[in-house]
Amino acid sequence: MKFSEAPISCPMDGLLRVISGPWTTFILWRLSTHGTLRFGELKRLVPGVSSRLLTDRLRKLEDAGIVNRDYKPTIPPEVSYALSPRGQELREVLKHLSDLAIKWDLGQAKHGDEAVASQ
Amino acid sequence: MKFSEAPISCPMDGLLRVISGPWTTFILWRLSTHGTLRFGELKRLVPGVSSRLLTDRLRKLEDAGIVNRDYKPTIPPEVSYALSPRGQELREVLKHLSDLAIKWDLGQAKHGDEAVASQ
DNA sequence: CGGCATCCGCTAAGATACTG
DNA sequence: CAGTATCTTAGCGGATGCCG
Repeated sequence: MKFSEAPISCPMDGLLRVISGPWTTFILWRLSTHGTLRFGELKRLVPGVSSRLLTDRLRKLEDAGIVNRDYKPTIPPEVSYALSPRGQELREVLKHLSDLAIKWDLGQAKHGDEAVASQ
Repeated sequence: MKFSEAPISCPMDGLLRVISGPWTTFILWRLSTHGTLRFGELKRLVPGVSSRLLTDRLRKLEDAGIVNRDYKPTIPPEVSYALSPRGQELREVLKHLSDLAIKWDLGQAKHGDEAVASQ
C-alpha cells in the first residue's frame, strides 16, 4: 500500500489510535481469553483501571466494531462485552505484532505477561 | 495516547506506543516508499511536522531498532534514516492492520484532526 | 543541517463522588 | 451494577531560539 500523494490521511491511524490507548490491549486480551465478560468482571480483571477509563475504552472499541456490548435493563443492570468477529480478526493481527515485540524484546515491561502473546 | 505506566503490561504495548505516536506511521511509510532519507527531506515529506516531533519519533523508532540512523559529521552534517530489517517486518504486519482498517472503513480522518496524528 | 532546550497551552488520564 | 459528572494533574505537542 502506497501513500504516494495522500498527505495526511490513513485509516490505519484511526485504528491504531483506538487500540493503542492505555489498557486497551489488556482489555482485548482479557476478552479474548475469557470470552464474554460483564463490566465489573472486566474491571476486576484489569487491575488499576478506573470506571471512567474502562468505559471510555470500551466505548471506542464498540464504536470501531471491535467489541459487542450487550445491555440487559434488569435490576441491577447487566452489561456484558465480548469480542466481535472484527475483534477476532484484529486479534490475529495483534498476535503478529506481539510476536515481533517479543522477538525484539524491546525491554518494555518484561514482567510476567504472556499477555496477548500466548493467546 | 499516553500510557503512564500500567501495572502489568506486555511487550506489545511498548511497541504500540512507539508506532502509534503522531506522524509515526506516516514517517514509516515515507521511509518504506522512498528508501533512505535525510532529516530535511523527511521533514519536507511529512508536511506540518515540527523538527522536535520528527526528532522525537525518529529517536523512538531508532531505539526500537525499527529505523537505522546514519550520521556523517561533515559540514554541514548529514544524517539519514532508513528502515531496518525490523522495520521491514513491522511494515508487513502494519499492512495487515491497514487492510483491516480499510476493510472496516472506520471513517476517521474526519473532523480536521490531521488524522495521522494520534497518540 | 540537524538537532536540543525552554516555555507554554491543551487534552487526556487519575481520583472522587454521585445516580438510574 | 454500570456507568456519568466534575475537578485536578501530568505529559504531550507547538513554537521559538540556540548550538555544533
